[in-house]
Amino acid sequence: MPRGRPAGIKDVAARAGVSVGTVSNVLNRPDQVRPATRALVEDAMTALGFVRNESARQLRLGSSRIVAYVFLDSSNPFFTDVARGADDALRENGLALMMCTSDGDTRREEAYLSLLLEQRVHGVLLTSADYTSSALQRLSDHGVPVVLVDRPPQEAGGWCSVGVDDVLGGELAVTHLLEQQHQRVAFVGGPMTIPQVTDRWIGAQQAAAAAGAGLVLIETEALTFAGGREAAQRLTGMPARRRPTAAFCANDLVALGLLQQLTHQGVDVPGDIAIVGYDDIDFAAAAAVPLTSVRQPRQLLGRTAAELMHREAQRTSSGTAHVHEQVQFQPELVVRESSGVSQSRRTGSAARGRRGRPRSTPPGA
Amino acid sequence: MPRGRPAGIKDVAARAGVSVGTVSNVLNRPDQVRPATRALVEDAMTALGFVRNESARQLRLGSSRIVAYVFLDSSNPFFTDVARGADDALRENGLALMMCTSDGDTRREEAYLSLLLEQRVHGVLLTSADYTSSALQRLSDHGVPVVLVDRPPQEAGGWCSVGVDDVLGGELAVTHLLEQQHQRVAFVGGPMTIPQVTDRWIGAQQAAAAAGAGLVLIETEALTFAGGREAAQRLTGMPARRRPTAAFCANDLVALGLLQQLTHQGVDVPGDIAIVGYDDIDFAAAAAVPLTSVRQPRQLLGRTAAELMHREAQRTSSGTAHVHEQVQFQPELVVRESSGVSQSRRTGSAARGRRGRPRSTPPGA
DNA sequence: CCTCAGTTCTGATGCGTTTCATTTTCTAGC
DNA sequence: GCTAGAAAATGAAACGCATCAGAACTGAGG
Repeated sequence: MPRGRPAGIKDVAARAGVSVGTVSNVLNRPDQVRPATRALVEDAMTALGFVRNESARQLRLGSSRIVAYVFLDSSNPFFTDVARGADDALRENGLALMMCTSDGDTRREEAYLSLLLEQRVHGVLLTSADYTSSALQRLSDHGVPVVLVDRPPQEAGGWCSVGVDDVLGGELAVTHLLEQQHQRVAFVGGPMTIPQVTDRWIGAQQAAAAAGAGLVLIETEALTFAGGREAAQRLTGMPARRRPTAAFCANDLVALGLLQQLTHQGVDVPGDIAIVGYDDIDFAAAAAVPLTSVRQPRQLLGRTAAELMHREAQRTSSGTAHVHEQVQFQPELVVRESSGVSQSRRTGSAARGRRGRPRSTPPGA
Repeated sequence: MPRGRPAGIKDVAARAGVSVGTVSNVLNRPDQVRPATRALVEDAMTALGFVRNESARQLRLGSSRIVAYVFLDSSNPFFTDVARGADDALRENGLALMMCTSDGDTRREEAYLSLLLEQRVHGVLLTSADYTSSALQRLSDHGVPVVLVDRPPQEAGGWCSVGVDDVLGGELAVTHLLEQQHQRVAFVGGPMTIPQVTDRWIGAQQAAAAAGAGLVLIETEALTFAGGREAAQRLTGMPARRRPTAAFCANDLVALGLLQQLTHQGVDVPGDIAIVGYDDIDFAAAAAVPLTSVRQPRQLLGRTAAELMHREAQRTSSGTAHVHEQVQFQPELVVRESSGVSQSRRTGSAARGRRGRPRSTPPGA
């Protein structure tokens, strides 16, 4: 139990009868100090309840051992799954992950990024709605490695990124619905300022165009439960003969909200309206009607992001030039009841797209 | 764009032609510096791309502006809701929240607590499975304010805590089921080492005993989806006449898993088995069969925890003795279809328990 | 007993900031 | 123009640690 002022390295040194340098060595290079001395120092440390002061260490070293994952929505399990993957990978490198949620609020996100910069964080993983933020640019300028998560490569200008081919994901979903003989399909999601949403929308359009089918856009205010519920109101409000018989949702949360509200209003899923979601979060399989969904390799996404970040950090510290890397994974369609496939419970993977097969695209290639 | 070594306060001072003290004042007490000078300094700061170094600041000041919330399971929306409440409250006090997930792994949790101590974090909010950890004790010893979240007061020895009366919650749930004429009720949850689980179990037992009804314990390995599914297997494996007709789950995640698997096996909910969950997470209302659940004031829990922490931090820094405070909220039963109440969709609150009504219990009272 | 090549320790220096007792500058009243 | 008093600016001293050139040991070979 420490008395008075918390014990520092100096106090430990005094008590163990060695110099501060030796104590520091015990802490950071234990093999370079004679076992007897080491024991002495360690005894002193426990006796004094010594705890290394990271602020001081960081000040001296210039950077911390903390990596932050800043993401959009803490109520979406997708992100927490990504975080878990990242955490596992970071742990292997002696780093720790802290999660920061902007909850869709751009100002909150900027505040976090500024804070993290002031903290001289080891690196930042970021899923944002707005990648043009000045705070983001400042991070890079100050040499903090940033990896964009769940970002399509084309727009990931000066950063490393990991992502999933969302255009393909959109195609898979809508193609699947069209194969079930649906003529009028709705795309439910928004706001369109979110790049993921637009990509999925583009994919959906491509699939619809290829089949000469109609595609209606039902834009939601956010990729949430509430957004899905509200979309349901609009769907059921449409005249019966123009009403879509299938909906592809930009997100499982939206899909679940939609599903709930439709069911609540007596609309049968998949009988009256078929639904496909996106992300394949755990809740998707457990929904009222198990949800067909486009699966992303969530944990792998996080793990890969962490690895890219780590690599960049090492390059930076060793002075070697760093070439930003973009990794893209392929999505996979998981078919369940909500899309109305008649043959009993079939869970198949899509024709295209192989799970976990990264396609690395160095810039300029 | 900063050149060479990142600019420090000293560089800014030089460029603005003032002393470092003045720059520091611009940063921390802008009103004490003449507007003209301030502008000069601010121009220099932007020109140099100056970013305050928090490590140095912390070193000098002794503590950071970051509060950590360490919790058990990032896939459980309950915790992220608590986090949001805490975040809101902290933001009002100029503090920032970082989330750390132990994912049920005690060693991971200890690692986080140690890290946070080394970081000299401003405070820690903690939901753990094991409050006897030495790392936890060390935090207190070093004067880091700790608030136990979702902890019943009786066991919260030397710490502030916020919690919900889980015994009452258990009673509410089982009483409700017994009122629906169920004779054999199962309690599904575990492991029993988690205090929340045991409390809910105790409440369930009390309610059952009072009504002279039977109560079966079906212990799960974790409070997860998977745990619930596995419990379903065991339930359906029981001989029909001994099989419970109702299940009270320690957790909505377990309840949803149970519900999914039962439905999957053709067991009707609530017809064959009625279900009540705990937490009332958003997904509960959206389940296949909307879930009756015991609601906790999630965000309020987080907000209150943050406030207790903040109060303790202020006491500590002003040297005033701090009296640990325990706040307990009352749970509320939200009735939906899964518990088989016949009269159409009724969402009522329990007879006992008032939402958001804290009962403060100073120690020794 | 001496040398030489390890091996182990030492301790002064600086990281970027805040603080605060002083010094300098400004303001107002005469 | 002078002065007292207030306001603004100064700069040296910590904060606790890692570093690293070199001092002090160690032991083997002579």
